Order: sequence, then structure tokens, then C-alpha cells
Amino acid sequence: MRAILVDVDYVTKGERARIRLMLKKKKMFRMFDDSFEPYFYLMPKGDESETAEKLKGLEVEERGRKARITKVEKVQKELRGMPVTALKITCSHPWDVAAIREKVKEFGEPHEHRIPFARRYMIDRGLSPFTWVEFEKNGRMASNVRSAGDAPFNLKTLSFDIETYNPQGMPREKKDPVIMISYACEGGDGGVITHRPTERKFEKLVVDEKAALEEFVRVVKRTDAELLFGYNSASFDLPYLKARAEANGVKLALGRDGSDFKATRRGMYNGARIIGRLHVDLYPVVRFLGIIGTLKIYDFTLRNAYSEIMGKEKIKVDKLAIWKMWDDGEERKKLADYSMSDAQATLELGRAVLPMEVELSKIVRAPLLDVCGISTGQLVELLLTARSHSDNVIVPNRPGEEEVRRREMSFLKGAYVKMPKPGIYEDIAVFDFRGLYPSIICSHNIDPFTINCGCCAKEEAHVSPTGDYFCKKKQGLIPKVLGELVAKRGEMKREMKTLDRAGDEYRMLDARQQAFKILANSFYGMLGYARSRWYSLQAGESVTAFGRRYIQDTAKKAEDEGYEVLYIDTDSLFLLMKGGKREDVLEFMKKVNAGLPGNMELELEGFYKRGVFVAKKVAKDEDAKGAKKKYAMIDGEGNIKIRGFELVRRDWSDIAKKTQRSVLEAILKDGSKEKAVRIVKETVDRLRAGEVPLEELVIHTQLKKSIGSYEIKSPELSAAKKAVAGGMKYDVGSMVGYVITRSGKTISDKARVLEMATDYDAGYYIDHQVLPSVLKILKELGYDEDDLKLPGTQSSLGEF
DNA sequence: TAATTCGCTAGACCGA
DNA sequence: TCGGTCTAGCGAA
Repeated sequence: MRAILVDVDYVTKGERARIRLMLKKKKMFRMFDDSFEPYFYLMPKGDESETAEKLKGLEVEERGRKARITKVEKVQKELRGMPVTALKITCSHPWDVAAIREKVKEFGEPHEHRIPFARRYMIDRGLSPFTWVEFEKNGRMASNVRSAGDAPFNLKTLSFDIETYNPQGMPREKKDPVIMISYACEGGDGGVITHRPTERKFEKLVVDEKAALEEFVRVVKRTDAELLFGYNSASFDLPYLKARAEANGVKLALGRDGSDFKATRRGMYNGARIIGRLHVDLYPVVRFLGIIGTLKIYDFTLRNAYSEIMGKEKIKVDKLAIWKMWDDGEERKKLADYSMSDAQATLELGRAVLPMEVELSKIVRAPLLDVCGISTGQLVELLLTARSHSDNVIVPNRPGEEEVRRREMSFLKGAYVKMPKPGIYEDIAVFDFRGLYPSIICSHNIDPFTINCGCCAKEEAHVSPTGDYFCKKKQGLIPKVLGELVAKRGEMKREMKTLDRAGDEYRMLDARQQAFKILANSFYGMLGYARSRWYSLQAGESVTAFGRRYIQDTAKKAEDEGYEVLYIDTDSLFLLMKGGKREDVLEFMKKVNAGLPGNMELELEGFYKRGVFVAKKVAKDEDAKGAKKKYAMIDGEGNIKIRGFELVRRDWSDIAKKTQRSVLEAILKDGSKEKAVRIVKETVDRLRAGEVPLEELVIHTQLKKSIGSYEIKSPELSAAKKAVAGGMKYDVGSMVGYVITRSGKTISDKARVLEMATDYDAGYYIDHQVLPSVLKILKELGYDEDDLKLPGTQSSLGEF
């Protein structure tokens, strides 16, 4: 029989664990496989055979049951690059692994004892979620389950969202009812379940809250939802629905077995599993996109995420007024529209972000729900764990706390950044090394266990600029897996070029190549991360040392050809063309590439017509220095590329950012300093006249620690403290949006969160926000501080 | 309770 | 009032 594997978990039948497969042909169905047993490896201290004898049949009392070793086998494996003989210890039940592992520690070091049973099954059988599997069927039992190729992703999807009555601000789950439950399906079916009329055609009017809860359960059943999307649903919607179901004496039977959901906790996020369906809370997924830099938003609300990812705006309501809207016949109609739009936005968002998670789940061979929201480091760990198995390698253990502290004492030297000369330049060519660190790792076989291998003579191996060398005879696991990722991604990108950008095939490939990119870029970090199983300071330093060498050698070659090297950062190189032809520059690139090892390539990033580099702030008596990581350029089509300037930072006010952008555009596009100066003057006038709305003056800064644990005073902290005193909530991780007002002495005193601010300090915004951000740029046009500030009147631009 | 280093800049604070 | 040092946050790669 053939079906698509959707998810794997296990159930207990008698004394044993049974793998439960969630599968799909036309409909979802379940099968069981009882041919798989939990095990782990032990690296014995003493003689393997003697230890094996001692362990056979060993029993431990564990919470009233007997945990038993059912089998001990000697196996030939590889660990940390060395061949080893290990004992494979099979246990009676997955629950017993922990107790037995503790017990056998006296005989050696356990390995791979923390791999969840269902995932162990997928790894050992070579199965991935969302691919075809084949098996022999005998009733509900499956045997010889094996992988049978890539499958299309096609699940019946339902998104949902709830609105709650909230006269006290935060709804209280024991008291405040759910007033609307909205849902949306693929294909257009959707509605808002409500028990007060809204005159909307999508309304599903029921008699009371209890009936609404029952209706929602019916919707889930009727639509036969295989995939459920929510936003914050694991932390809010589902627990709230459950609490309300209890209060109303009904059952929230969302699962196929009539159960509600099982709350889980993975790292930083809550999860909720619904039996027989996949429930994906999109909030952690969106956070993940924020962390890896795909998304740049300050506030991870559904509204923000939706507008950033989909490029569309969602209806807005005042959250605190929801209860009032519910009580008002006219306003309630708007609330229904809002509720409907929440479910629809959640559905669209899910469709947009899920393909990437699905691909990650396939690559690392882990259930989708385990992959949504985990960090890139954990993803790499999952991938390397799966690939270790197919390479007959035992996964190295995580370091203990003491080892972590020891590792944290040493530091890894990073990339090279060249100091640019401040100024405005014409005709710049920018090159970069595509995937510099991944390609270095692959080209030089850099791995914690290929370093100074001993089987190669140093001169014949890959010698790193640090003096270490890497084996040339045997490929390491990291270069091997990474090389495959890079190669496959290259194929995908080539194939994408032949496809219609609007088509499904293109979209799927794009999600796939994104997943590969995320993984590939995380490998280097794992070498230098103190808690990593594959930590190797020497290997990490070799990567960066090679990186510095390649970029600097390339710069040298460019100079030898007569180009001026304007700027270098890690893997990118900025050349001044100085009247040179584009063909010549491309020829130079070809020459460089001819001298690079196989996996490495210098690419043209682009030609730019004009670029600005500014000076960094220095002490008065110091010479002017160019600021690194701060520049702006414009290409022939008028596209502007801006890096590092205040205007790309969230901890600057919009008024300063907008002004800085306009100034940069005036210079880059029009080459007009008069225009630039006029823009500044207008902004200053508007600020002075008090015409600027407070929203444009908000500065956003995150509180990375709890309010009490700061050593210093700062505007964001001080604003947050005042807000807390006023009844608002600010915790670790809160984003504080504050305005500098006129009341107070120091800047911190003057800071108030936007909600509490009624005026603003024009002087602060002129002298501390607008002028500093534009002055650095105007200086490159020949205006210096004194030109811009008349004596006595610091903020004056009157002379222009 | 989960990848890295390099670099800029602020505001507070302290002493000359 | 200044210049230096420190903590902290954010961005580039």
C-alpha cells in the first residue's frame, strides 16, 4: 500500500510502544507499526563483551513499573571521527530509556538517548514527513514501512480565531465569554460564529456561547480539517476555548478521537497537539522569520505579520474596545468584519509561510510540529543527527555545563572589515563571495573531526591560515551534508529560472531553496557555539581565517590591476571603477574565479552610479575615520541600497529616519545639496511649530531583561517604569515605544510611552534625532558643524 | 531553553 | 562643561 506520511507518534499497547502513523491517501487514516523498539548507545568503559553480559536483562524500578533492557548488541560505529565498538541497548518502552540510561552510566557513556521515539523511527527507516511511503498492510498494522519518494503537499486547511469579551482589558477566561469564533477554509468557505446578530452574510448566528462552541466543533468535523492554523492559538485561543467549554459544560472535541488538545512546551513557545489533525500556531513561525532576518517587524502581531508578509493591510480595531463594539448593534457589524478578516489573514499567512516549514521538516526528518518555531541551531542539530545515522556515525553528546563555561572563555576571531574613506563616490562595482563560509567549509573539508587528522601529512592536506590542517582522504560529516545542501540548492535555483514565477511549482521550489539556505548558513555558527555537539574553536577559526585570506587576496589583485578598493566587509568587495569599463571589471572577476577552489565563486552584486560613505563619530582631537557598516548607494535604475544608517534602525524616530532618507535620496538621485538642506530646514521648522504628530516621534527599543535587573537608567526603561506604574504591562522582551516629552530634566525623565505622551520636546528631536542623523551626510557635501549651527542657536539652519 | 563576530551609537555617570 | 568609560541595543555580514 502507498500513502503520504503526515505525522508520526506512538501509543502504548500493553507493555510495549507502538508507532502510530498518520497517513493520507484521499482521506487521512492511521496505521500502527509494532516492529520498532527504543534504543540508545553505550560507549563502555571496560571490555565490551563483559559489559554486554552484565547489562543483559537488567531491570530498574521506575515509577511503579519495571524498566528493562531487552537486548544488548555489539555494534561497529564511528564517533568523533574514530571507529569504535559500542553497545546498542534496546529498552522495553520509550519511557524506560531515561531510567536505564541513568543506571548504566556506571558502565560507560550513553549516547543518542534523547532522541524522541517517533523521530528515531523516522531516522532509522529513512522516512520524511510529506513524502510517499509504501508498506504491507494487515488490518490496522503496517509492516516494512519504507520511503517512496516526494509527494505533493495537499491538506484540507482551516484557520480560526476568537474574539472575547474584555471589559477589564485582558479577558478573564473564567468569566468573560467568547463572543465570536471565525474560521476560513481553503476554497472560500468561512464564517463568524456569533450569538448576537451582525447582519453579515458570513454570520453563523447561534443562541448562546455554548452553542457557538458546539458549532465550532461541528465546523472542524464537517470540513474534515487536516491542518489547523491559528495565530497565538496554542497560548491563547485554544486554552481560552477549553476554559469556556468547561464553564459551559460542553466538550471541546476537536480531535478525531473526541479529545480537545494536548498542551506542549518546546523551548520558548507553547504548542498544542490535536489528535488526528495538524495544528500549527503561526506565531512561533513568524518569530522564526523575524529571528533569521526574513521579516523586519518590531511587533509580532497578526496585523503586522500579515501586512509585512502579504503586503496587504488588515482591518484595524481598538482591541480594548472590543467589548463595547459587541454591546453596540452598529459597531458589532464592524467587529464581525474584523473577526472574519483575522481568520482569513491567518489562512493566507499560513499558506505563505508553511511551505518552507514543510521543506525543513522533510530535510531534517522531523515532524512538522517539532520544526515550527525552533531555532536554526536546533535545525542543524536535527539534520546532522539524521545524517549521522545513515553514515553509521554516533552523534557526539552535548557538552556539560562545566565544558560550556570553559568554551565560553575563548573567543573566535571573525571577519575582516576595511575602514572606508568618507565621501561621495561615482561608479562603484560591488562583488561578493556567494556563501563564503559554507563554500570554505566544503572546499577545505573543515569539520571538528577532520582537523589535524594524522592520516595525512600536513603539506598534503588542506592547510588553514591558522596553521591547522584538514584531512584530504576522508570527508567530514559537516562538509558532506553542507555540500549536498549547497549543490541541491544550486539545482533548484537553476530550475526556478525555467519556471513561471506565479506558478505553484515555482513557489514550492522557492520555499525549498529558502529552507536549504537557512540550514546552510547555520553550520558555521554551530562550530563556534559553546553548547554545540559539533563545537570546534579551531575549525571555526579556520573558516574565518580562510575567509579573511580570500577577501584580502582578492582586494590585492584588484589593486594590482589599478582599482581602488573602497570598502570590504567579510565577503563583499567595493571597487571604484574610475572610468573603467564594466567589461574590464567582469574580466577581473573571471580571473579571480579561475584561481579559486571548486566550490567558491566571486559574484557581481551590482554596479552603482553613486554611493555615500560617512565619517564615524570620534573624539574631538582624533582624525576623522570612515564608519564601517554604514553606506548608501544608488544603481542605474534608481534603486537605493542603504545599510547601517539610522534610518534602517528601529531605535530611531520616524521623523529622523524620514528626513535622513530624503536627504540621502536628494544626494544620490538628484545630486542636490540645496534640496537636501531644504528638507532638513523644513523638518526643523515643523518640529519647532509643534506640527509633528507623536506617532512620528516614537522611538522603539526592546527590553531584553526584566525591568528590575538593569544596572543603568535609560529612556526606554524609565518610560516603561512609568507605564507600569500606570497599569500597563512591560516584561522581558517587550518593545517600548516612547516619546521624549517636555516634562522632566534628563532625557530619561522626559521619556513616556506613546500612550502616556501628550507633548514633545522639539529641541530633543532637532538636536538629538534629526540633526545628528543628517549632519553626517551633509558633512560629506562640505558643510561642517559650524556651518550648520550658528553660534548660540544650536539648532539653527537659518543661513541656508 | 538553543548559531557567530564586527561595529556604531545612545545616554548615564563620573571626575577634572 | 568637557571627555572618557560603561551598559545596552541594534544592525551588517
